[in-house]
Amino acid sequence: MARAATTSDPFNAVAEPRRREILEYLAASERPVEDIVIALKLAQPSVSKHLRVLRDVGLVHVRRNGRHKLYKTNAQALRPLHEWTKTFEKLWTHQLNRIKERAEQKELEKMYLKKSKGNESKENGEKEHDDLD
Amino acid sequence: MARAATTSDPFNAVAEPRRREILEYLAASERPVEDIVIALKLAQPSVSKHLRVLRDVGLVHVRRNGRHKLYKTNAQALRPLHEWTKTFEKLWTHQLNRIKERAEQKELEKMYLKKSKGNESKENGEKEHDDLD
DNA sequence: TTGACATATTCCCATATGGGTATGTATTAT
DNA sequence: ATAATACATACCCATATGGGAATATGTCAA
Repeated sequence: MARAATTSDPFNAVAEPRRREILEYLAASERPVEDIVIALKLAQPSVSKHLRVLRDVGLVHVRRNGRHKLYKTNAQALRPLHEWTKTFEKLWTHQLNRIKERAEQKELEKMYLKKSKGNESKENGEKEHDDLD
Repeated sequence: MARAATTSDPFNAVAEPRRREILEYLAASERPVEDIVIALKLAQPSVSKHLRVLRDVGLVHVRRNGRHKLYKTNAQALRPLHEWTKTFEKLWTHQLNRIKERAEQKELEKMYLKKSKGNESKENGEKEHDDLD
């Protein structure tokens, strides 16, 4: 297969850096395609294609104004993303706390043990972590 | 070109549904690859490849334990994503307010005007919006 | 109607995947 | 050392893009 269609969900839609830029640009106020082309220095067809994707997932709204089409980001469509990441919020504060604790513990070790040479690299009865293969 | 390498940033990494599931699964506690394979019903090579991507962007940490490798999600790497979506938070509350206001206004119209037949579909001196082509 | 202007689509092409299968590598058990 | 276990990679293949160029579509002006 390959990756799921970009059109299907906001996660895929914002995976593209340019599309994130477009969303940021259109967050302030509605703008015609032309403005995006100029502001982000992209080719017009490119912008149109990105806008198409963003529209399909509801991340932008369009309104016709004469020959122009005014786009603006529909922030609400980003809420699922925000909520999802929020799920991990407490997790990362926990992890930060553990790091803090570990740092404090090391601090204590330094202060009280003053010198322990054979550290044996065992911190929890477990072996090393991260970056191994 | 095509899309930027998935390996480059967390936005791309979480664009994959399976990878999000893996992150969710590994949020609670560290688990060996095998468990992920079983829990998410994916082929082992598939899981390894997804984990590889997640590792490259720092979304998971690994630790070797005997023949197993214990993975766990590193929530901190999700903060950029959370922060980015947060940028739009006020925007969507604004939009919600506007919707609310509009609803209230309609409510008023219903109550006071009681009956206006030729609504002319003009709400703001502007034309229609959304879903046009 | 014809022409200019603003966007959207279509084509073609190079590249990044993701899945499946087979194979390589590390680590423990016998 | 050899086999088994647990992962990681390499390969091959089908598909989803994204960019660039050319073309189609829609709207307003003369």
